[in-house]
Amino acid sequence: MSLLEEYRWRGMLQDSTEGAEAALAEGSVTAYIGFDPTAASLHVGTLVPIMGLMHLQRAGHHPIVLVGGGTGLIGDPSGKTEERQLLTKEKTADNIAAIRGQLEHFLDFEGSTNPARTVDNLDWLGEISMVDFLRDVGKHFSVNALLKKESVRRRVENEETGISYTEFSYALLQAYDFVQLNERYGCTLQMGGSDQWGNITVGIDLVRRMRGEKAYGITYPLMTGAGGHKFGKSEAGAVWLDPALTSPYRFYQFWMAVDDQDVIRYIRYFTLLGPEEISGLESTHAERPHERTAHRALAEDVTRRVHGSDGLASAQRATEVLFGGEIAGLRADEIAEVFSDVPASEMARAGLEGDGTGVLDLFAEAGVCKSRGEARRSIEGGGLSVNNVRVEHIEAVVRVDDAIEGRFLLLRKGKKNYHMVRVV
RNA sequence: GGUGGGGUACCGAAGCGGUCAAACGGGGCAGACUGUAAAUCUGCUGGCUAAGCCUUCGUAGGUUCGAAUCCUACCCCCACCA
Repeated sequence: MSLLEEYRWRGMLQDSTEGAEAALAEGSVTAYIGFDPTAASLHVGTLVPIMGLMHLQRAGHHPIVLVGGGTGLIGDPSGKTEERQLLTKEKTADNIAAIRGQLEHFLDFEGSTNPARTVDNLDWLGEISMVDFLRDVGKHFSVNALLKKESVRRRVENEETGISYTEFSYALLQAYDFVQLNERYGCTLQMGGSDQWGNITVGIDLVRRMRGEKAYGITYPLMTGAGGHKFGKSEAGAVWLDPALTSPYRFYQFWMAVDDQDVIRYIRYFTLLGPEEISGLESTHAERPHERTAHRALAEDVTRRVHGSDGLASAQRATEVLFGGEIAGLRADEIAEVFSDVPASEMARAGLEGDGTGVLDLFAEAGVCKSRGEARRSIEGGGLSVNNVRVEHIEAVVRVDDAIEGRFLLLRKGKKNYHMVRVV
């Protein structure tokens, strides 16, 4: 299966420029995708392009990850309705280092034949002088054409927010990146989300004009869930790859809780499983959906890649216990181990002695409920439990001897929101 | 610049002197059902020392026993005209 056939089969191909397929079939191609260093971690929303690069590398091509240290300082107007907050240079540099580390789980940076590489466009954007840029790059652009670009036009037409000269220039910088990558590494292919199509074609154009070379572009569809809702957001916000921001347990749970309708599609996007395995999962899932075979396969595969076997194992242990229901027979050290991934807080032992602590305060202080009022309402609706035993009364009190071996209290809201309180 | 309309809780949108912590819809959270799914049904959705109190209806003042509702000024939006 060729790379494009693979993309197509996986549903990852939105669009490609003419000749891209032939060029990829002919030999090894160097391709790049740009990532925004706006946060210190990638999140599951950026997983599609990352998987795209992974397939590319596996097909024998050279992936380049361009981290936009320079453009990140500017801000892409695409898909935004408002002017972007600019980041400091220091912040951007930190983010780039963190992102690079995460990408190592997906791409091989060491391999001898076609190693991946990371580049920062600040290397050339930081150097070039204004006059040079305007002479060498700016000359090739027609403002008339730029104004017709969807991303620019929407902002220009909006009298309220408008668009700054800085953001207006974004497309030029991205196009110039492509030229630089072509010159330095022979890069001839740019990939990205479908919202990048405009920027990509501008880049291809500039490569042709400045370098006299033919370049190509490929875009991926933007991710959405079955209901059209945003992908990659859980109740707690974005799902990050950084275990400090989203624990392996939560990460695993995110994939386990995916809608039935989406699960097979996601397996195609986010795992390397082949057609046979996937069609096997598809029929199992269709026949016996309650066994959740497909969900498990998806969650395991992605969690292992991002958090390693250890991260996966602890997420699975926690899941087994949490969804198995019974915790009564477990020892405190087993619980500590299993729940190491679950959000936790500490509480002074003194608070549980004597008259103990009211459940309302307990849940509110642990942050499980936003306020005592919310805790009260949840209890009235039967939504809270301590150590997997439902709290029946708002006046219920928790004492030291309720803690498991005097060390832990396991709070739960709803079916799957767990929280560990360590008694110290 | 002119004329008219408007700013209400997370969002949309009612209310137009007391019965308004504010209808209704969406979203969110929880419960039931199930399979940690979807759909459906039910409850909750400002805070608290909770049958009471406190803070909220663009901002600041004023009238009134009493204002989201009336008056004044200011700020910001929208539509049409120029």
